[in-house]
Order: sequence, then C-alpha cells, then structure tokens
Amino acid sequence: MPKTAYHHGDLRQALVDAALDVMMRDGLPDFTLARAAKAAGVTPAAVYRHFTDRRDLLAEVARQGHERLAFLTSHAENTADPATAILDYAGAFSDFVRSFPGHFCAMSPGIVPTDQTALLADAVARSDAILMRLCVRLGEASGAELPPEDIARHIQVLCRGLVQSACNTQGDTLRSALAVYLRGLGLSPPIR
Amino acid sequence: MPKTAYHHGDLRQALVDAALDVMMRDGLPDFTLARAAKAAGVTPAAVYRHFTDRRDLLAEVARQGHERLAFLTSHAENTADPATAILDYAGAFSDFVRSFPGHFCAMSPGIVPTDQTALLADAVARSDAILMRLCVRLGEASGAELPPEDIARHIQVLCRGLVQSACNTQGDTLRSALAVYLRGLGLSPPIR
DNA sequence: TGTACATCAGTGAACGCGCGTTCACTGATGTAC
DNA sequence: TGTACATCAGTGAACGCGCGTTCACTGATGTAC
Repeated sequence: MPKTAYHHGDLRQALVDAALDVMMRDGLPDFTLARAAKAAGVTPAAVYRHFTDRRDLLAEVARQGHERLAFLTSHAENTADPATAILDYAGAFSDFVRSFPGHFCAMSPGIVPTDQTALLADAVARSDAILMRLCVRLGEASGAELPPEDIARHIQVLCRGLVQSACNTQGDTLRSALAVYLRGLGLSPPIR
Repeated sequence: MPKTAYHHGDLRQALVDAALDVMMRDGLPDFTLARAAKAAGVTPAAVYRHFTDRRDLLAEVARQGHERLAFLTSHAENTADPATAILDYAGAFSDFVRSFPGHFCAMSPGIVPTDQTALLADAVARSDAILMRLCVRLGEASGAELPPEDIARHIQVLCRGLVQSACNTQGDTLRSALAVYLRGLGLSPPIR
C-alpha cells in the first residue's frame, strides 16, 4: 500500500469507505459524489472508473451495509427461544447502527431503490429473510394471531425508528420497547 | 380572488400550499424553493416578499402541519379509557398522514430544526404534549413500569414508521401493532 | 537484469444545469383630495 | 365621481455556487523481449 501510489490499489473500496465517512459527518442530504471523491483524495472523474453512476456508488454502499447487517444479525438465529432471539436480533441491529452509521444512512428507505442492482436486491432479500424467519418462529410460539409479515414490519419499524432517535438516549430503549411488544404477543419476557 | 390579479391576495399561504403539492408529488429530497414558486405560478424572487428564507418557508409548512396534527389528535383526549385513547390518537395520526402527506414530509426529523422559529417550536411542543398526556395516563393505568417518555417515544416511532411504510398496505397495521403493544403494557385491548 | 511498450487508473479542464439569493424595476392597488 | 400619487407585491435578469458527468490527456504500472 504505497503512500504516494498513483494507482491506488483498491480505490473502489476506498470510495465506498469515503462515502460512508461523508454520510456520517455531513448527513445523508449533503452527501455528494464530489465530496466522497474528495474524501478519498481523488478527482470526481476517478469515480467513474469504478462505478457507472452516483447511484451505482450508493447502491454498493447500501449493499455492503445489508451484507454486514445480515452477518451481524444472523447469529440471533442460533438462539433457541424465539422471543430471546428477537431481542438478540435487536441488539445486533443496534450494534450495527452504532458501528456503521454511514451504512445505516445509505440503507434508509427512499435513498437507493432496492432493485438498483441485482447484488443489492440479493443482499436486501437475505437480510430481510433473517428477520422474517425469526418472526415466523415468533408467530408460531405466540399462537399466530398476527401474520409474521406484520410482526416483521412492526419490529423493523421499531428497530429503525428507535435506534435512530435514541442516539442521544441510553441504548436500551429498543430492548424495553420490544419486551413490551413481545409480552403483548403472549410471550414471556426472557431471562432476567 | 380575481384570476388575473397582479397582487395575489394571499400569496404567502398559496406558497405554503404549493410547497405541499411539490413535496407530495416530487418527494422531499426534490423539494425546491424554485419549484414551489413555479407551482404557485410565481417567480422565485416573489417568495422573499413573504419569507426570509427557503428554511423559513419550510418552517411555516412544518408549523402548519404540527398545528393540524395537534388539532386532529386532540380529540383523543376526550376518550376515557387510556388504551382506547391511544388507538384514537393513532387513528387520527393515520388520517393526518393520509390527508396531508406533504405536511408529514416537512415534519420528518432532520428537515427543519424544531427551533427554527418560535412559532414552530410552540406548535411542536403543543402537538408533542398531547401524546405525552395520553402516555402519562397510559403509564398510570399500566402500573407505570416504563416512564411515560419512553412509552411516548415508542408510540411515536410506531406511528411515524408504520404509517409511512404502510402506504401500499391496508391501513390497520398501525392499529394492530399498537394493540399488541398495549396488551404488553398489561392493558386489555379495548372494545371489539 | 535492462529496455520498449501497451495498458488503463486517475487528472484537470470543461460542460450544462438548477439551485438560492440579490437587485433595480414596473405596474396594479388603495388612498387622499 | 374622478384624478394624482404613494405603496409595495411581483418581475426578470443576473450572480456565484456546487453538482453530476464527459473527455482528451498523462504517466505509473506490469509485461514481453
């Protein structure tokens, strides 16, 4: 990784990382292809060697986010008790947002169309499927009053919304909200 | 209201309405002072007769939204049973978003700083206070396991998130989610 | 090991665009006589 | 009722800016001999 390299080595990934930095620092509405390029120490035109588009860059940022989220939350599937598994999912989700706020920004609905890229669509489907499987188990355990799709949407909204708005609060808001919700489904709040 | 009027009559309000139209049609990220002016049939410069700023216009749009939301949800305070009152609140919230999607856009967190204008700050405080009072009652009725601030945030997140994501779904997602949540608080789901 | 060369990653200048904002202006309005 | 005038709401041209994108270029890299 020569410091003064003319050829960068892995500019593609460096641009993704730079985009994440810009989003984290300046916020999503101020994200700009030009700023991302500058943050990577490169001319805006250089971006077009690695991405077709501004949207293509954003799609890759979002894709990596969903990939990471899927990886982090997948461990919750190993938890036997369905309610505990959901709390584990929420914990992993919180960690994800805390650790990768830029990714979280890029994954906000309405930023990149889910089908912008085949790879992105795959990643989204895979990370959505994890929550869905957990919610199917939850539905079975609770007597299936609600379709698992609804439960999944409820939990997704709580995760996105609470994690976002709880930046300035202590981090257990999401856990306690979900505990109430799970009790409402007729599931005993787990250990502790 | 002469059609060919040079002096408009109430251009200030017409600009607010035009801004709402633009937000509804083009989405918030594509909202623009120039487009709002055009939608009002007026030159961009004319906006500055009535607002100091692009942000000032947005603040007024948001203010009127909070005013409307406060008016619509305030009726829920007349409902005796606290749990039913919350469901009434959610119903009014849904109606608000359905009827005034542009207002809902402008009220999204991060668009206009709450303290952009004294009038806006007032309106926000008033509409927040309504939900808070409902949640205090809810907390008392449920044995006050959770501080009402937390309950209020949970419900606010559910309202914002579910109403937003449920545009393409049937409208009762919010109601059923809240029913589960209220049951989790130990409150019997009301009538029906 | 050393030289000649093809590749192609990144440059820098340029483009057209729409933005928010300003300014001197103009002409419809309402008021005073 | 009719005229003269001050007001000020909206015009239209202009500004500087940063954006996304393009293009001919250049020069470091890796390969072939």
